[in-house]
Amino acid sequence: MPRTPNPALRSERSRQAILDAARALISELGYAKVSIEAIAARAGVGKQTIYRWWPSKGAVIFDAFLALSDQGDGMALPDTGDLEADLKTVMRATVAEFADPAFEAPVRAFNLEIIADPALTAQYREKLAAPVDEAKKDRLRSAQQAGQLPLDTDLDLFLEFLYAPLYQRWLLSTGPLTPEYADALVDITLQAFRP
Amino acid sequence: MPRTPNPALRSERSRQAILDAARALISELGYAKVSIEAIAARAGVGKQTIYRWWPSKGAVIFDAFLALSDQGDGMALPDTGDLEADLKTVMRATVAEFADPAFEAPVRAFNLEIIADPALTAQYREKLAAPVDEAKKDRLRSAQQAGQLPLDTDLDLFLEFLYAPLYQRWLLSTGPLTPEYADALVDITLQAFRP
Amino acid sequence: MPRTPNPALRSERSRQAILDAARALISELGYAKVSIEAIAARAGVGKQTIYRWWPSKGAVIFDAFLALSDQGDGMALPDTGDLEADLKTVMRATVAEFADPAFEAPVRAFNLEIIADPALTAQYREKLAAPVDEAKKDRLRSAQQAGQLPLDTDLDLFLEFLYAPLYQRWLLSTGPLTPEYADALVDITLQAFRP
Amino acid sequence: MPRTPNPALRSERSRQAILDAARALISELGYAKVSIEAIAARAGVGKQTIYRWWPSKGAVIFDAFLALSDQGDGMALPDTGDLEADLKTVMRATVAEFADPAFEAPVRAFNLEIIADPALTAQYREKLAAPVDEAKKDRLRSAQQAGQLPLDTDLDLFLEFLYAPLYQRWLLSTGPLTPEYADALVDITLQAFRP
DNA sequence: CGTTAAACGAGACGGTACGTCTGGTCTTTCC
DNA sequence: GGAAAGACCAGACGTACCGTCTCGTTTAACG
Repeated sequence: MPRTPNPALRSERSRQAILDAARALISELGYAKVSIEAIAARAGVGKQTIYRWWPSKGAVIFDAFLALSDQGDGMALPDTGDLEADLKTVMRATVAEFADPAFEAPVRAFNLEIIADPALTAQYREKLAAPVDEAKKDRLRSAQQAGQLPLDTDLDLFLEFLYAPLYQRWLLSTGPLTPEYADALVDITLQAFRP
Repeated sequence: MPRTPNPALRSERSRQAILDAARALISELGYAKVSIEAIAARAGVGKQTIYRWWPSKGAVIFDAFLALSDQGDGMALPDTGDLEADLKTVMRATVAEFADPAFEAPVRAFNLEIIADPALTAQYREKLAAPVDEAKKDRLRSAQQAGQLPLDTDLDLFLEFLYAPLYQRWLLSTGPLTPEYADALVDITLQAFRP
Repeated sequence: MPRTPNPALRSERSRQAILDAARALISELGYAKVSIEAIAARAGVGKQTIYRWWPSKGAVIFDAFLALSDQGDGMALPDTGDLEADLKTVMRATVAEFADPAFEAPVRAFNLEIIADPALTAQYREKLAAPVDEAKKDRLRSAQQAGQLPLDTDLDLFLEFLYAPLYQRWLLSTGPLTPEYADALVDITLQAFRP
Repeated sequence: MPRTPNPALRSERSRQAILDAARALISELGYAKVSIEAIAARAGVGKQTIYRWWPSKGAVIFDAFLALSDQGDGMALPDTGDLEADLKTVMRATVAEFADPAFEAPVRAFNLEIIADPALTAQYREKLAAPVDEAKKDRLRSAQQAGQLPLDTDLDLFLEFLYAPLYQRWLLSTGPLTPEYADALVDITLQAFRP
């Protein structure tokens, strides 16, 4: 009988050590070369402690990054009243983040995980993407109220056009990630959804 | 000394058998479960024959798909004189292709390969994406001549807006892939680049 | 770090299965054709379990035979008071054993192992040959007490003369292994060490 | 069809190069580490040229040593009229040869080959051992004529007793190989076959 | 506060696949 | 057509991890 473990007795110290070790190893070695064996050794933890609480390597890595992002709960976008300016501020920051080499290895690992495993894809949408997207849509709704965006705009589609080109360019290295590019994304998207 | 092999003596029969086996196994098992060992066995080939000519499993899989796409050299887009109609034709076909479940496993494997390995990313851009993009840009230039697209349009950016939302939606399963979606992509992109 | 395994956690079941499989394969295939891979498969054991506890194929085979011989601890020679008769009894038995075809393959394998690897040669002398020789010398000392062998006889040399011709004849197939040959070895050796 | 090669067209230059390379590699690496691959490379010869003319690695090594020994045809033993003295001369030389470290690796390789392969055992007896033994027996027959050895002595058995202890001691490193040992072998053997 | 149940660290286990190496065969190119 | 060169199929090598399974040893809730 594969007894289900009792979460109340779970060791927080071990959980933290495992997630820390996972993050450290991803940064050092890249995704493909990280093994559960190595995570356990680095965390000073038995392998079974990992298998007890996570179903796969992907899930561990996913949680390691999820935990990182959790800290920022109040993720509301700036709202100065000027949609274009606010979006450019956000997109310039986002582009800069993607252009950071230190960001590269771990976030690429995270994305590979999500793309490869449908279960994680769903978890990603629900736990990470959805709240963030909701915050973005709040800002867009505010703009709709202010008459800066048509009321019938499909906000999901709007966000897809705003972010997908950047995501694809980063994933496939098909072009430079510059502030000008960030501005262009905003300009073109706003033009696309103009009445 | 790790002697470099002599391509003149390479066995074409073995090369084909390996690429065929790789394609078959990817379709049957998915990318993660395919091993070089299995490819060699299926192809009736010694493992060394694979290691002699390819540096990694990713490279084999990449070549297997590259060879498939090579067949279509004359990949010009339709040109009826009506850009919007032609783009909708093409995008509806593309969307349908991505929505095909049989397309899913192998193409996802191929994309993971490309995203995970920078060397393959570069190879992908040069050998696969570039020619295809050039064909698309030819159609767009024709539209510029016809006055259906501004002459100063950044064609790479245009294609990014046209395709990236679809690519992201497919990769992360963030929405349905329907003919209406294909039409919307064309409509919005054309609107985005209107003068 | 090449961690040293903890013998306390060693699986006796696996150890036995490996030694049994080694013996069986040697008998069936002969030494040269036995691989660690085959031993592991036959024993239903992971290869690493062999590599964890033995440094080489030779060491496994050596242990397999060592374990066989261990069972006879009380290996005292017969002592009827008549040295010649007792030696002929023993040598006839030994010659018969060497003449047995079932004995051939495994024991030849074992001897090749010992002859080829100085480390195993030493282990053989200490763990197998020495105790057996000591038992033989006990019988000879008893004969010395009984006045059937000079007190200053070099017992090691005596045993060398008694056994080496048989060993060489078996190794190189230079003559028949018959009871008469056994008797002749005893007669000639006793004559050689007569005062 | 496995066409049999025509010996008349055989390249003597290649044959010599192969045997030389085999000898050199045995001396340098020991028997176990020598591969046909290495012999071919060292000899500047295609592997097929070896496989065309020899059935196995053992056969090549055997031939390599056979060719060495062939040169000494007139291998008569000294005959001063004093059997004991002549035998001690010969045995001291033989013991010294076996004690020579440079002799060790190649001759051990040669012996392993012979012991492991029955076909080579037979070839060894016929082509190498038999002529040498015949020369030794000629000396013993001369001693029989001179009344130094009984006329009914089994000469093969005599040689077995004289040489087997030395051979076994060398193979299994069970004792020192000294001139005193050589003398003892002669003394004891002569005593053994005294009337 | 002692008992007890479960999580823990450690690590051996049966396995799979790795990437390398060698054996013996087959093919190509040259002489 | 023999021989050098070397690619080929085959499969063993020894290593790295997989996910499972004991081991004792904490650790924390319960009695």
